[in-house]
Amino acid sequence: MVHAAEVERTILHADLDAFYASVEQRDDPSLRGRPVLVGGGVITAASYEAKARGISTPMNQRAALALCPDAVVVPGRMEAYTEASQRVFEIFHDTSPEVEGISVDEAFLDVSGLRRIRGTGEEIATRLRERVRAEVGLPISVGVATTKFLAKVASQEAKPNGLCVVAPGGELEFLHPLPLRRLWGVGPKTAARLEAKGLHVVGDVAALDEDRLVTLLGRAHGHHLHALAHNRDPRTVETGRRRRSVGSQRSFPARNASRAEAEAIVLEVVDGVTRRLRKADRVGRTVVLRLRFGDFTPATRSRTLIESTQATDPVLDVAKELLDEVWPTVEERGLTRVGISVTNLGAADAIQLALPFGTRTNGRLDEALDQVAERFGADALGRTRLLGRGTWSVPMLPD
DNA sequence: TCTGGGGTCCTAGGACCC
DNA sequence: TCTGGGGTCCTAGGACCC
Repeated sequence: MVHAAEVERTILHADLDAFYASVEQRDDPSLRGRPVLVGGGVITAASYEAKARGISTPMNQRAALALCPDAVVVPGRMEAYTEASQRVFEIFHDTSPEVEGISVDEAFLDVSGLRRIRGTGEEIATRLRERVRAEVGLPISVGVATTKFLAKVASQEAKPNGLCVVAPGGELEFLHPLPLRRLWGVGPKTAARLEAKGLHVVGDVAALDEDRLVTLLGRAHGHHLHALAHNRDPRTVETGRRRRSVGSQRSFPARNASRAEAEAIVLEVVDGVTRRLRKADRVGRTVVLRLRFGDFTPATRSRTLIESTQATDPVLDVAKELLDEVWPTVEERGLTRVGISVTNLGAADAIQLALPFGTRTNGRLDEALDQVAERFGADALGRTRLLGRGTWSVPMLPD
């Protein structure tokens, strides 16, 4: 018997280069070869010509133009990017049945089972890049390796517009000389902590005792990085991933937004978010108010509803309550950003009823079930399942 | 680096249940 | 009435990713 872990996999990580800026250069030939900045006020994407001049994102437009005065600034065209993304993903799905989208411009493809009909990982990746170039007109980099993590590292190495294949057996030789930041999950904070201990490349982390790493970074993070540094990554390419939250936020140009401005934004984003929930046929149970104070420190306030919803009004009511509650703090500290997100998502075709937190089942289970019967009718009791403690789920009968 | 807007996952304490 | 271990859910914050 062969265990899954023993089967060698071939994973592709495909990543469009400077996606938004490349779409602009594709659609306007006068932009090709020139530094292009997408955005306004704040730059959200930059072409490779601009990145070579030291521009990163997000960056203030004024600062970016100071670095690169001959750059062309263009406003974003989301519809064009969405359309390009869809066409690229069609090619992904045409390449392998196992595609896991990470964002608009990035995906993992498992091509392990395709060797006999479509060739090696390298051959498949080469054809994929040619097709994206020919059919959508965009440059794309692809990494090929035996794990998701390493495929992603390889695609970063391949950029811009390249292919990087890590041969089985050569993984650690490839990985260990790379800087720490290439480890997926090492950002500025973690890198600073590790560098303070004299660690600079992935090999330094690999040489470290796992327990030391756990002490340094916490349980999950420590184990995770130790495994990645040894190229141990059992994660598979998951085709059926569902979004776990839907949200929207806005920043205020001025450092101190008024209550009226905050409420106007809350109204607008609640409308947009619930509209997206309805369109996706999903319901959510927890409303999170996201804020950033005047000193740019972020904060959240959240409340979990009794019943999941996708309707505007219940979400808006809770958002306003949360805004009320946090407002005294805002008056002290100022406000530079506000938004909401809805989490605890479920499918809209099941009714989920959560009993108020703290409801004791001891002696009150009957009461809880009475609530279910009252809301959904006596026949609903037969369809009631206990999910977590205090949460009953009543699937609707098909009509 | 005077800092967008969309997300993900983890941690930790309090409250509560069995 | 007291004690206790194992576990879930809620809330808030933090780090990270594109």
